[in-house]
Amino acid sequence: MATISDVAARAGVSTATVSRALNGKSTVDPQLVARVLAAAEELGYHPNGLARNLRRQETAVLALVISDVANPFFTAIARGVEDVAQDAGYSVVLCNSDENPDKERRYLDVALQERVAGVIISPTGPATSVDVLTQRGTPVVAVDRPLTGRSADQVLVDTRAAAQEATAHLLAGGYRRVGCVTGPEGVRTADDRLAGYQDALRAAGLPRTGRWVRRVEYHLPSGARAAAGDLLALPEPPDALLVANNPTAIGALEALAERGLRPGRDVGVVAFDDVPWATLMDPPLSVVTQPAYEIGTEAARMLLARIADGTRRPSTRVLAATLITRASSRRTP
Amino acid sequence: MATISDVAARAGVSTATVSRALNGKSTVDPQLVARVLAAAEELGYHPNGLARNLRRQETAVLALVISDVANPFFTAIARGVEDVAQDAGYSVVLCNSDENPDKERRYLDVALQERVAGVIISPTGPATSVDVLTQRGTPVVAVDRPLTGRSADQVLVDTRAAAQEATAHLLAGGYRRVGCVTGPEGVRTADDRLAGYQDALRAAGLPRTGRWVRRVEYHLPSGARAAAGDLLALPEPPDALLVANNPTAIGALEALAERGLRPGRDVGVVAFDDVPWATLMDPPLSVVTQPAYEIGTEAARMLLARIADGTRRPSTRVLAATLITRASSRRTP
DNA sequence: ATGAAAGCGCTAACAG
DNA sequence: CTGTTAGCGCTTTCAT
Repeated sequence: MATISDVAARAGVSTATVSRALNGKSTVDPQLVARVLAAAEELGYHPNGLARNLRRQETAVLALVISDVANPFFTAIARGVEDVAQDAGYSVVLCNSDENPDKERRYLDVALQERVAGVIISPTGPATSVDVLTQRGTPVVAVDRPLTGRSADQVLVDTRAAAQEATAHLLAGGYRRVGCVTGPEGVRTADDRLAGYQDALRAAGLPRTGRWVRRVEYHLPSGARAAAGDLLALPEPPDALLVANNPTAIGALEALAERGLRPGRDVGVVAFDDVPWATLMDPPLSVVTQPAYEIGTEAARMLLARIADGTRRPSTRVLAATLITRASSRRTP
Repeated sequence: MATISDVAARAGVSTATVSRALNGKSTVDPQLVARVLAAAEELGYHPNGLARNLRRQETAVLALVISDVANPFFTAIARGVEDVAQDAGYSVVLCNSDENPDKERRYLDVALQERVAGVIISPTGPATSVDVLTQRGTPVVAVDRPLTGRSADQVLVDTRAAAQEATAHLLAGGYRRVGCVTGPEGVRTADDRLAGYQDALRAAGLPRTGRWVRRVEYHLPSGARAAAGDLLALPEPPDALLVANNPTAIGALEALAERGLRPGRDVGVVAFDDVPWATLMDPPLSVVTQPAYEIGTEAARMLLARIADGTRRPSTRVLAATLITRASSRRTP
């Protein structure tokens, strides 16, 4: 592979001049610039990013570590991050931690070793290993889930309020035994959505028994399917369900279908995260929609700001979620 | 940030010894190893991957360039790639070209500059810029879509046959005016699925008029929605639709819903790519399912093999797709 | 405006 | 078994 000295030799100049010409730095004789450009072209020269970054002690790549590539919520965030990063001349590499702290740790190590300029992460849990980054001074911003106990840049969503609203909506629709399928303990969104659910029960003067509450893995429908089935097999089963994210909603809906139960008419359902196919279901699915794309753009902007100025105070941005009611949460379809 | 010489100084040895101790290379006195490890630990030392890679002239990261992160088919491939890569000690970074040749080109440039060990790509089209990679000797394997005119490693799916089978199935079910919504010209899967559709028409002795054929963008439902609406507004509209991928299927189904048309009963529908929610729709969606995860694992294995041995002959692996019939392609729901 | 030379942090000969 | 030394390819003073 052609190196900078090959180009220099061919253009009959020094490597310093090639470097300057190629980077548009300082003033170089236009004639030389032309010669350098020609030589580079002829040789099919591609600068070695490793060497450049090593020398410059910086990289123009951001790492985005998300907990589930298959979840549309996270891919929407990814597109937001990407759009902002691209405009600022950064590339973003996506890493899929799969809700697995070990994988997360591995990717953060890689990010550190490759000296990325910054990372945006949805921490798998409180046992996250982001500290290796912050200790070394790599800028980090958390999305979706906070970095508990650390002061850090974050972009979150007020999903507790949204969960309360959704639950209240079910209650208002005449459902009396509202259940909740949420994510693992320690995952903040799972805990918050459960808390919001309980807030609504309390506000309605209902007992906050945990009878109709189940915790499952966030990233696969199968657990939620089993849990929902479990709930529905109870002597006194719930007549409505608040489900905490999209993959688990699929599982819960499968459980209903298995038993010939119709969302809305038989069991009210509201799930977190809107998806294009929510309206294609039978009946259309009521959802709490989060501004995923904006989470991404906002997080990227925050990260770039911190990269530019490491001394700025950590800030937390909390966005709102919106309840969209469709037939799955109405008794009369 | 602590460097290898800091560690060396602290352990009272040379940098070479530190390097050897940390990499488990050659034989180092166990006592020294212990001292080095301790020093590294105390300093919170993380090797600089840039320097290491620059020196070694190799990187343990693979790039996966997919054309649409929001499409479950591609994320399933990603998980396949990741699982195999991880086992072999490689990390994989995901790049989203968004069906956009410019973005694709930018990411391939980055991959080249960062000297990744290899790349797996679903080319946006025939005008792909993968040649910059192959010219420089970076191993590449194509997935989903072939690298036309080049001999390269590839993992493809025989979707033409599958499209024919799906169309024949619709015809056999009594649908007479089968239409087709496919992707852009030049995208091989789009062309192949259209060809398979036409194969079936011909086999049935039907005229292969293009009247009921529409080409749309692959990655957004909106175009397909408009196109399907267009088709359905024809004086003699199609009574069935073969839709070439998942995002476009969403659009097509939206168009039907808009018009109060019921899949199956009013318009037969078969779409490419199975998704967890296909069975939750009303009625359940008939699909052609592709072995996406296996595409990923197979591609990763091929790439690793080529990285290990650059001289091996390019090979093409073609996997089969399977038709799964559900109610959306049956007249009587 | 251009070139010579140093050095980013690491690994791999080569000696000893 | 360990240390010395020479770069990997690039950018950036410092001279000229």
